Amino acid sequence: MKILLIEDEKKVVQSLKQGLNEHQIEVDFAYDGLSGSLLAEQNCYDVIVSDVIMPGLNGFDLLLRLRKNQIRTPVLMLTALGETDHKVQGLDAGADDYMVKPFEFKELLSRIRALARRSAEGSNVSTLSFSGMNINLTNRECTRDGVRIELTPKEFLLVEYFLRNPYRAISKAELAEKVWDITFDSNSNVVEVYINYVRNKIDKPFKKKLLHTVFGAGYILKDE
Amino acid sequence: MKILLIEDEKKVVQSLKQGLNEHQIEVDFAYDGLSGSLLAEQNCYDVIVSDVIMPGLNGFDLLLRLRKNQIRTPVLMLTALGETDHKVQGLDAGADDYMVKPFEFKELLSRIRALARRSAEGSNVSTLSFSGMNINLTNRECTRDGVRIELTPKEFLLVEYFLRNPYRAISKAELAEKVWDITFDSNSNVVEVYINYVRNKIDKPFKKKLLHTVFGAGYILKDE
DNA sequence: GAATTTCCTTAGAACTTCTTCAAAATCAGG
DNA sequence: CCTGATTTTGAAGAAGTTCTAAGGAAATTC
Repeated sequence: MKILLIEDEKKVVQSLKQGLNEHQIEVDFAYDGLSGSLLAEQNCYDVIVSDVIMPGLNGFDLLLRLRKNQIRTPVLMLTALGETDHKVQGLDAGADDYMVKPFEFKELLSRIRALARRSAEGSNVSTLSFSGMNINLTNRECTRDGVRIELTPKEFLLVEYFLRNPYRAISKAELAEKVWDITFDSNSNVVEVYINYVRNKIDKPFKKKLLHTVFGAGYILKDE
Repeated sequence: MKILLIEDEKKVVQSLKQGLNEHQIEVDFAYDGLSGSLLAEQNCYDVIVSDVIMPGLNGFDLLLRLRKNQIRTPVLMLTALGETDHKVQGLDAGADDYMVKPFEFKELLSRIRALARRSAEGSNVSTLSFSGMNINLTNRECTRDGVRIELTPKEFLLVEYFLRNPYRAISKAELAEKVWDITFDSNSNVVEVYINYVRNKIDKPFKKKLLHTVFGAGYILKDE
C-alpha cells in the first residue's frame, strides 16, 4: 500500500512516515498543497492524507482541484483542534474522512486502512456501521435497520464518535472535548441533552438499545 | 503471550503445547468446544486456535458463541484436508485465519504471532485478571468465571486496586488514600463498608474466596 | 475468660449523577 | 431582518451511589 502525505510540519511528516513504514505502508510526501496535488496527479496512491492549513493551496482547494481532475483517491483530512467547523466543510468538499489533531497514531493507521479497503472494494462511500445502524460520511445520512433517521449536525458528530469507539465507555469530558471542542465545565449539560436527543431518534423507536449509560463513567455504544 | 488451543486429539495438543512453550507461548487447552468456550469467556487470551471438527460444540458454533458474548479474541481455525468449504464458512463466521491440516509447525507459529500482533495494535482494550476474575477498563465490565458482575464506580476502583496489587496485604490507610483520595481518619469506616459490598458481589456467590482479611494489617487478594 | 480492639453488617440519610422538559439564545437562509 | 432550525441553558425530579452511624461478631490481649 502506498499513500501520499501532505503536511507542512517537517517533523510531523518524518515521524508519521517512519511509523507508517514500520507497518508496511509506503509514504510519499509533500510540504505544501501545490506539490502535493502534482504528485497526486502523476501517481496512483491508495490514500491521500492532507493537512487543512498549509502554505499556498490549502486542504480544501487541493481537494477541489483533485476532484476536478477526476482523481478520486480517498482523502483523509487533518484539522487542528479548535477548527471543528472544518470537519463539516471538509466532508462537504468531498473528503472521505477527517481527524482532529492531536490524534493517536494507531487511529490514523486504522483509518488509512479502512479507506484503502473501502476503495479497493469498489465502493467509494465512507460509512460507519454498528449492529444494524449505519452512517454515511459522504452524504451524512443515517439509518437503522433500513429506516432513515434525520440527524442535526451536532447529533451526527456525536453518533459518529460513538460509532468510531464502540464497546468503550466514553466520558462526558471526552465527548465535550472531541465532539464540541470545548473543555468540559461541569455546569453545562449539553452532552446529556444531546445524548437524550440521539436516544430519542436512534434507540426509542427500536427494541434493542445501543446507547447505554455507564453510571459515573459516561456512555457506551454496545448491543446485547 | 498466552493462547487457547481447542482440539480433541490429545497427542496433537501435547506436541503443539510443547512446541509453543519452547517459543515462550503459554498454552491453555480444551478437548472440546464447550470447555473451550468456557475457558475463553473466563480468561483473556491473545489468540485462540481451534479445530473445526470436535465432539459437541464444533468450531463454527464456538466462534459464533464467542462473538455473541463480545469476545473478540482472534481465532485461527484448523480444518482437515478435503474440507476446503470450511475455509469459507469459517471466515464467514468471523474467524481471523485458518490453516489446513497437516501443516508445518513453523507456519502455525508465525500465524499465531501475526494474529496477536494485529489485534494488539488494533484494539486498545486493557483488562486486568486474577484467578478467573476479569475487569475491562475500556468498557468497565467485570466478570468472574464468565458471570457478569455490576459494580458501582467506587467498587470498581477498589477492585481495580486489588487486581493491580495481588498477593499483597493492603492497609485501610492505603486504600483510603489510593482509592478515596483522602487521608485516612480512623473514625470513618468507608473502606470496611466497601470491602463488604465488593465481597458480596465477587466472593459470596462463588466457592473460592479471593478477598481475605489480614487482621491488623488490611486486606489481601489471593486464591488458595 | 473478661476486657479491648478490630472487623463485619445493615439501614437509611445525604449526596451525586442522570434524565427530561421547556424556554432562551444562536445561527443560517431567504 | 425575519423565520425556522439548531444549539445551549436552567431547573426540577428520578435514579443511583456514597457515606455515616450503630450494633453485633470475631480476634487478640491481659
